[in-house]
Amino acid sequence: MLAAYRLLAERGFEGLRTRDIAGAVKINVATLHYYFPTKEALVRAVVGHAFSRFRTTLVPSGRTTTLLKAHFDGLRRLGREEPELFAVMGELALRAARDETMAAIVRETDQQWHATIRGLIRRAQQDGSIDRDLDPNDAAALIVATLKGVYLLPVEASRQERLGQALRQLERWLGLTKRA
Amino acid sequence: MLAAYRLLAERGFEGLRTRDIAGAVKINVATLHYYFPTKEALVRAVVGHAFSRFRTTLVPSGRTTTLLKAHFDGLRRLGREEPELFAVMGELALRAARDETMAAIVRETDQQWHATIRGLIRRAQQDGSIDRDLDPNDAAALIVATLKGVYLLPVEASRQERLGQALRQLERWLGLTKRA
Amino acid sequence: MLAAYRLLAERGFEGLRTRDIAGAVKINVATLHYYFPTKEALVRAVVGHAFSRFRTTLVPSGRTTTLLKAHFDGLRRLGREEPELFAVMGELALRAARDETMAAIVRETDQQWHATIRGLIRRAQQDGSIDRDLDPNDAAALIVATLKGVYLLPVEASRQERLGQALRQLERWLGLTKRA
Amino acid sequence: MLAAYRLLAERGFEGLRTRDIAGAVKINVATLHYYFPTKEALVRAVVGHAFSRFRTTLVPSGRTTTLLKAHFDGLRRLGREEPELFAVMGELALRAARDETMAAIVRETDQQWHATIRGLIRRAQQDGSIDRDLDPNDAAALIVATLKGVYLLPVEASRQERLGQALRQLERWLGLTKRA
DNA sequence: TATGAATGAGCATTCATTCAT
DNA sequence: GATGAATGAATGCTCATTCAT
Repeated sequence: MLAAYRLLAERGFEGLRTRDIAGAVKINVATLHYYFPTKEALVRAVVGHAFSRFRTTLVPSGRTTTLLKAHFDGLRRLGREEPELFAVMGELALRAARDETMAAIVRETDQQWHATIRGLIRRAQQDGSIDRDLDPNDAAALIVATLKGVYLLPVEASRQERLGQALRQLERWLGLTKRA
Repeated sequence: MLAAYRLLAERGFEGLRTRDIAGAVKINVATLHYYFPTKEALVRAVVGHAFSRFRTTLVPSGRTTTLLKAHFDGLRRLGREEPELFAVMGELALRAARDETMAAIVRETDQQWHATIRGLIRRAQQDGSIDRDLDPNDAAALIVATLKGVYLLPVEASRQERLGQALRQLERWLGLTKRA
Repeated sequence: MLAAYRLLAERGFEGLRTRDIAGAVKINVATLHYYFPTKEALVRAVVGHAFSRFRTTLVPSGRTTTLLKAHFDGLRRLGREEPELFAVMGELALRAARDETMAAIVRETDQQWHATIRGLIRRAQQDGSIDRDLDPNDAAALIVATLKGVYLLPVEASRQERLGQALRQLERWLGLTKRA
Repeated sequence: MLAAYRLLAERGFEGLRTRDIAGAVKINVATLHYYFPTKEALVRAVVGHAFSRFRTTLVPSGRTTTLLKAHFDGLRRLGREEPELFAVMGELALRAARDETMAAIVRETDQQWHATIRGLIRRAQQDGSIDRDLDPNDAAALIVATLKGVYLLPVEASRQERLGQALRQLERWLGLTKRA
């Protein structure tokens, strides 16, 4: 039940109730347990969905040197269209601190994200659109950290504004904007 | 009871039990309620402690142009010596999405953090240690986002490594390292 | 659960425990809460039962001039066969002093009782079995007060005796006995 | 602490808290327990006070044939000036059903009340102000029941009105009013 | 497959009582 | 005498899970 996904985004692990999940799709709690023997199993499914959903956005789907920028744009759009995804990801990232299973998944996704961005930077360096002196590893680490800070820990009101500022500066430093 | 603080760091809001908190300091639950009439009151006290503890680290305590670097170093040390603080801050940041009271506090701290860093950047620009073309606002937004991503959403194992990479790159771009 | 009804009669509001109620019918407390979301809801149901049970006895079921006497006899029987009903009614009457909702219900039942008796007196006056000089309103007020004093505030041991005396005198004054 | 008396009248046994009692006289709960080792002991003291207060009003303080009427008037005044007394008496009368100690006290007071009224009737019969055919025992039982119904189980709003009606009818039947 | 009903374990909170000072 | 602090035993209520149908 991916309604659990929505409720997890809305209320967090604290506040996630099987009865509410069942109620959201108008089935009995017992029926929910028929498909997911335990709450944890349901959460596992939700986690799987969230991460696969997230990883999908990581694959560089554009085609030229602006691939890195395209990645940022993709995230921006995702933040607009699927805000629950980030809410869930934040929830999972935090839980990773207490749950080794979760930690493993988060770690893996993190590395994948890092690798993706590092690859994009390298390609950009090859075709000259990004300074060759930049260490792809370090830059990727910074970018991932920034994106996590920006998307996974929203500060509501100022969110859009700060988000814009942060990404703008990032693109500027990377030389992805005309101004650079 | 600031043992609640430790337990919040360790288990999150999900999993924070008054009985455990009382047990941690070997007092009766009723005694806990003698000091904090309700769990929420206790949490409020914990939140107050966490934020005041955090804000303390924001004040630029150094004296010259390396102030910004000093800030980073301060956080690094804090992350080493008081990891619970960041765990709690992450928990609170996430809860802010669902709790307006919390959101207000988080927002305020966020702005204070932003203002502090912006100020540090401006001073550094005045004495020439940072490029005058840099927009202090945008750069501060990026820095705060990065720090949040790095400290509030740890990725355990790779934490130290990634953290190092991200901060190194940040300092490099800001021209805070010899190499720049 | 109308076992709550029995326990309310037995122990009063003070001493009415959900666990005991559940235990009385050998179900889990959670099961009790499955049917009655809150203790208050359960009490409401009990109150409803008690009052409907009580009102049933108010309707004049006989047919001639001895209707009023029939009413007294009915109460006498009820006091013998369903003593809990009066215990509960007493409890509710007392609670009415502190609970406006309860007060409204008690007030209404009271008025209904008064009206019933007043009607019976009037009919008896029409067919001449009761003195026409008697004010139906005042007499009804006295009768209701007496019945409440007799049935709702029992004095255990002497109960039957005193009850008998009081009712006998009432009937005598009303001219419902041969002797009159 | 006779503040317990007031609180018992106000909130009933259900809702009577030692902390509130102590708070009402601005002393510590522990201090309350210094004087009354247990809540029950305190209640006993309250009961003693209430009954002695009540019995005081039973003694015929007038002097001639209108003694019985004087008794009614006394109660009327008491109901106006000390409504808590009746609230407490009601509470105690109800508790008597569950507490043998209380039952004994209530029973005794009841008998004393009955005896007082019976005596008043007899005297009135001797000086001819009340019909000699009236059975003093039965009449006393009726009167006590009525007074209990009227004073111990108030029906708020209509209280004064119904109370007046009931007492008026009682006096009329007894021949205590001119009209008779 | 689906569900109404049931339950054990637990949770925050309350309350009379105790105790050291 | 008086009190702040402490506590055991409840108390109403919740929740994931189970079970008979």
